Amino acid sequence: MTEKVRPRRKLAPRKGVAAAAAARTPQRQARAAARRDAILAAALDEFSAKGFAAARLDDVAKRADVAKGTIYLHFADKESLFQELIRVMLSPMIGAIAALGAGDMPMNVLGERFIDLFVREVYDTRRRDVIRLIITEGRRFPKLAEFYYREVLSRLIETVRTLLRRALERGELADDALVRFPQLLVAPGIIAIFWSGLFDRFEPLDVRAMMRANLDHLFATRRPA
Amino acid sequence: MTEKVRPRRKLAPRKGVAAAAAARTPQRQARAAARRDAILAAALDEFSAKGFAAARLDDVAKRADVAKGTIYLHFADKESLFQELIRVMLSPMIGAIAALGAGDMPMNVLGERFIDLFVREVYDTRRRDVIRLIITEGRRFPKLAEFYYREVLSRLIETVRTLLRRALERGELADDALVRFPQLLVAPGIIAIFWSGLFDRFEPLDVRAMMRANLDHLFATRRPA
DNA sequence: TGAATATGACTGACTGGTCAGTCATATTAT
DNA sequence: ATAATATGACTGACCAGTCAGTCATATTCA
Repeated sequence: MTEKVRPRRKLAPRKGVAAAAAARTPQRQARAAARRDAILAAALDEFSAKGFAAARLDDVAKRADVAKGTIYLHFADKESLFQELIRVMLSPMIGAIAALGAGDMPMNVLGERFIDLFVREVYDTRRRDVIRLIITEGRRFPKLAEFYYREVLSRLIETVRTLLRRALERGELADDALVRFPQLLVAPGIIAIFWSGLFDRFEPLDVRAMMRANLDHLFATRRPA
Repeated sequence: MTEKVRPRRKLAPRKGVAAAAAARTPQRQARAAARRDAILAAALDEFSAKGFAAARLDDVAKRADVAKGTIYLHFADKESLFQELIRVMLSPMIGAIAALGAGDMPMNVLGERFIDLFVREVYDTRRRDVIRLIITEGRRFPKLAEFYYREVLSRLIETVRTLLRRALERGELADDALVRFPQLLVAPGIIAIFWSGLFDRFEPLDVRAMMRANLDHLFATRRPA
């Protein structure tokens, strides 16, 4: 009987998510939305700095300049806040991914575009912290991992695969390695995200340069000696 | 309040001979060491499963079949236990890295060796969890990150760089990209470690195959089209 | 030899601080 | 006025860390 202790919660506090259902006034609506955003921004700061478990909602509230109770007007609990944060930060990317599949440029140009997109839209952005959070906390939030895989990763991978298959047929690729492992394209980017948080003080790393070096080799048209 | 008299230790009994040498009998010593190991093993399980902050020392004790107080006979506090765990798991690698620089085989062979070493000594091992822990918790334990960088990473990087420079001079490499970014060699391995914990249930990933595909391209001798 | 004594590894109930989540009260927009 | 919002003091579960006490083993001495 190594059972976990029963959680508290005597009644389902069905608020959180749908605080907008009632308020129709522009005034209130705007104010509420602003607060929600402030809370999300503060949450990102706190979760990024301390990790999910060690982050304190009192600190989130303080940072958002809001009372702790207010958080519970917008989010059901700490976990919902965390998951919502990830969702909100990533949803803009979902649409952007589709747009990526449209172009029809040669590989070397597309590669450059890809690096630029990654650095500008992720690495130099708060989304870098979001990616970090998904990877570091994802194991304990299977729902979150699934959401990320379904809504972002799988789509991104499928899009990239399509582009790569086209390139392969055009003879711009030496083999199907990248079609089988599109992960190789972003791998250096992900590594750089973690490196920057851990070892930059000892040995800084130039993401762009590393990603470019990687791409140059991945797109080489000759097999190894 | 019942006044319990403490009859312990009335007078120094001066045993003579080796009183100061302490009663570190082989018997007791062995037993204590076994306990320590059990605690470390349990700690690895718990920290891996829940992360540092959410892991409970009561659970570590239960899993190690030891009372909670016993943990504190071997480690100063939760953080020390964590850091010691990492140290103990990684120290065997410190020596192994030096041995790696000895060989003088051609790149393609060395590459295969590298993959094999990584998969056998890290990926298929509890060390995979240790690497994961360092990367996920490292930010909050700067001391740990520094230890890992100084004792493991920097040495590994330097060793690999030496081998790569040699290969470059031998004309086995197209450019100095790998010398500048040796991280590119392990990047797929690290990615696989995280992928396996997050997305394997949706789309499994063959580490060996991915690392090999990566190496094939990194060691290509011709520049891109 | 073995009874008496000493040792320190081990135990687990307990303490004190922490923090997620609640709710009675106060504030604000309509 | 009054419904919608916001507040922050409060509750109680939780857990790292403590320490008085136990017991198996080692040592001493008759």
